[in-house]
Amino acid sequence: MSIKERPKYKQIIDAAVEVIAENGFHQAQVSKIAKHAGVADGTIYIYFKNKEDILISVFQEKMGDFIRKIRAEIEGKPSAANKLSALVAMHFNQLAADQHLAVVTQLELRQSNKNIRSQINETLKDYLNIIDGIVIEGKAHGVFRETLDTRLARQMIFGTLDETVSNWVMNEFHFDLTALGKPVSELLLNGLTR
Amino acid sequence: MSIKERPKYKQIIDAAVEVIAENGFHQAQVSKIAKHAGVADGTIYIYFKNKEDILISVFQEKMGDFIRKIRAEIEGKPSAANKLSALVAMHFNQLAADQHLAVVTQLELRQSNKNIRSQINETLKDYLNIIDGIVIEGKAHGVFRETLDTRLARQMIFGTLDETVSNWVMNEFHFDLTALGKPVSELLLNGLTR
Amino acid sequence: MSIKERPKYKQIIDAAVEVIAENGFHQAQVSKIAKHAGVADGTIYIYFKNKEDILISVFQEKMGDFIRKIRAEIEGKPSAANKLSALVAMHFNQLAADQHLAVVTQLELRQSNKNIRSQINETLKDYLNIIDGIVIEGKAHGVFRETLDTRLARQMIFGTLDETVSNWVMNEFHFDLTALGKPVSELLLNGLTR
Amino acid sequence: MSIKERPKYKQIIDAAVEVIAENGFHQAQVSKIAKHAGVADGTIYIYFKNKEDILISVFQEKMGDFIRKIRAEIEGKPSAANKLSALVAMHFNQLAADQHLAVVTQLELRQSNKNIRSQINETLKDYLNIIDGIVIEGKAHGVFRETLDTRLARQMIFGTLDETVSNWVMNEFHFDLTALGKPVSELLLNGLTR
DNA sequence: CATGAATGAGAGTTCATTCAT
DNA sequence: TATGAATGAACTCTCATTCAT
Repeated sequence: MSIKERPKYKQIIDAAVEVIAENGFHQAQVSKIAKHAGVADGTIYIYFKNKEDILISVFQEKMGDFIRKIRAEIEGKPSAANKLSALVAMHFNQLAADQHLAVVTQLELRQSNKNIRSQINETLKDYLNIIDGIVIEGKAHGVFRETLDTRLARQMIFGTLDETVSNWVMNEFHFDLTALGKPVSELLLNGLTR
Repeated sequence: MSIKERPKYKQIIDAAVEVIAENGFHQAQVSKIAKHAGVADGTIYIYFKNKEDILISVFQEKMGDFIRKIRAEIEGKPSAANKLSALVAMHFNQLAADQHLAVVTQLELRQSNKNIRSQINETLKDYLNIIDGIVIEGKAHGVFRETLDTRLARQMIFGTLDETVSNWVMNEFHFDLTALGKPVSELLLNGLTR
Repeated sequence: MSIKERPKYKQIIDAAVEVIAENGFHQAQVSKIAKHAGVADGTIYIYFKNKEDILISVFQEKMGDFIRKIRAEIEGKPSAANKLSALVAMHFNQLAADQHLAVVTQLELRQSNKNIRSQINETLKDYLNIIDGIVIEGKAHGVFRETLDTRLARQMIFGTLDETVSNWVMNEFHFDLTALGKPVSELLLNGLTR
Repeated sequence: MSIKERPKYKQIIDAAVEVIAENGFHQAQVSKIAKHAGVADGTIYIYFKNKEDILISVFQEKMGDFIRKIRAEIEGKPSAANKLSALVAMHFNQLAADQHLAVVTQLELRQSNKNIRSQINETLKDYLNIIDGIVIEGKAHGVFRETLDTRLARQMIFGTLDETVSNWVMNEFHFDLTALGKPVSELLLNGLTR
């Protein structure tokens, strides 16, 4: 059995998310994560190379799920517009359903150093590629303007979603993120369609 | 003469920007900033309460300039659309003209702890208010859709700009940020106008 | 096994006494104590909350022994006068037998800050209570004058002992402290008895 | 005019006593004393060699007065017993009349380093000599026991007074120190007389 | 004489990582 | 595999003292 499939691997990942969400990035010591996961400090180092590796793995594991679900959802959608709406909805819904994860990815993990963040960006590329795919498809099928620069469009889409979720987290969840799916989709589509 | 007007105050602020840009947030020790500014370590503490205070002041001073220039530029513009275009152009141009500052505000200062970031967000509000003002004016004058949610529109605008600059910084300035002013303005206006 | 029973706990306490005695309170750095104890700097902080905690613990541990031995010695003595003589003798003998400890308690630890000294005074109360007990017993059994104010008597007894030991330490041990047991007892008893 | 007679000299001495009494020894920075005395930091160093010199001078100046008054008071007294009673009364009365001074000499100045304290002890010798004189006179005139060891007697007298005042200070002046003059004199005389 | 801005040495504490058991 | 005691490098901040004005 691969090390990533053994129960303690996931225990540690989940403990890391909770500890970071509850204590903040700078107060998430390895020993605290270990205690939360119910293992000894040293055990962490059987499953992870070092602390950076835990944080990167947290993002990869959670982002993997996140992307998988979005991909599954948009797969059968008939048009780029439908796909974009589905992506926006899933983006908001998934984070609304797991506030701890939202805090960790939107606020805490961004306090990490260059190295971790560059690994995180690497992982994020899969998601940005999905967005790019939708934009390209939209342009090809004549739904979006042909003159649209794909990268700019993607930056607008991702930037808007990310800024919205960050606002929601920093406002301590005091508004209904899920409800924003529809208006944000419409706003973005308005900017993209011909 | 107020302490903020004495020459060493600005020397230290500028030294901090350079040291952080060149070494990264976590490698920007007070002693390094002092040496770069040409003062003794202890002198730092005549001008700043502590290290946090330096970092917050860096953001406030630089953001103050940033906002002042944008405000001056958009003041006379005839329509909300013109104002938005000017804001986008100024946002990109100012950061393109000072890559150190761009690195510090887009990457490094975001690694700071909760307290510093909440002070930074406070400072940022002035800028978000300018954007809100443009959106409200646009809606009032019938240039933007009346149904537009101001907060969502602001999130789209700021999110797009921020994501674009971050991309530029993380790509190590390998594309021409200034040149993106026009297409980004158009993209955003397309999403906002009726 | 409780942390106070593990060998390194006592090693560090003893190292602290020696380092303070040899270098003085203000030159007793944590790293010096650690090196003297044969442990790493960080190990100190497994056993003690901070530097203050080391100093307070030094006093408590050593004073604990000090008091325990005196209590055992005077327990079986038939009269308050005998008890007082035994206490004086033990007080002098114990400190004469451990000059390092005498320096630390009489001179160095008194340079500590308010917080440490108030903790030290707390610990000292056990000893003052023993003295009070002897005075009370002496008055009850008609050996000491009934009109004696217990607190004043205790202040005379403890003040005399403390001043004598301090003199001995400050004269760099150039007279025989043990030999003073008898005359000091007699002097005090002369002042207390009817 | 000698430097010690110029007004700022005494201003600084008095400021030091107040600052130490109110803030504690470790919080009595030179700059705080300067501000309290209404002079610039640098001015301190015109009147005193360094910080140690201030502290030693505080003790010398105040102790000088203290001793002068006691000496004047006991001069005319007919017997050693009267002299001792007068000394005890004056010791308590003077400190009771100046709580700041009491705090500084009994608690705060004792936190100073070896060097300062050895200078303080030097100054104190004048006072101990007065006590010795009384003891010697008492023995010569047959009022005190001839077998009395002068040094021990002095240690008992000074130790008792010092411990009593320290208790008073540490109990935050909650009992009437002046009232203790009579019982303490009697207690001591009881121990000394034949 | 007086000022006060500037200096710079010095130490307590944290925590990721290791390794003997 | 799992443990957890032990390690030790690294950095902010204070404050007595100086000296140009």
